[in-house]
Amino acid sequence: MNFWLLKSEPGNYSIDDFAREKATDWTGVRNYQARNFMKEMEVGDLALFYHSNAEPPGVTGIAKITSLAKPDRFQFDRKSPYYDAKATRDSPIWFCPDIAFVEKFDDIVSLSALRASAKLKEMGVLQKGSRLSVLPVSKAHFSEVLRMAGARSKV
DNA sequence: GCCAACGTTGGC
DNA sequence: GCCAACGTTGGC
Repeated sequence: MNFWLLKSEPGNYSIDDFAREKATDWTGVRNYQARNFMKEMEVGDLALFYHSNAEPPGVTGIAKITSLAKPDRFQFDRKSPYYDAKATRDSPIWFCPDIAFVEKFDDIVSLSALRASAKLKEMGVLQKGSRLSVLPVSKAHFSEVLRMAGARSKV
């Protein structure tokens, strides 16, 4: 079992939207490295749900991976901002898994709180220049964020 | 294959 | 709104 971090701009799709919908497919990621991480995801993996471009930015909850990565439907949709003219049904370019809502934290674990933690110094999302919207997280870092959040979920 | 120009991300 | 970091594009 692996652990991940998924960024979302709450203006686009927030933890509250996710809590309401219960499940979604993680479409719209258009970065090869992020895509490759999604292809590594397995059913049952857990992910930190992170608000970027938010006030404050930080981890707001937990998601569970419920399918292997499959073709992102918007790459074929000419009207979508995520349309990719180079993608075809026979050879799709972009893939994403289904995810299910697990929990919303009572309080956000803000980016500044993450940065203040000595135990999280090496966490990928905190490294300089890390703009990837999908990142692997170690089990130790994942558990520490859950501890900081007072999460109901345990790992 | 180099690299300048350009676009995007995302914290601040 | 600024801008650093970094990915992508396309001319050569």
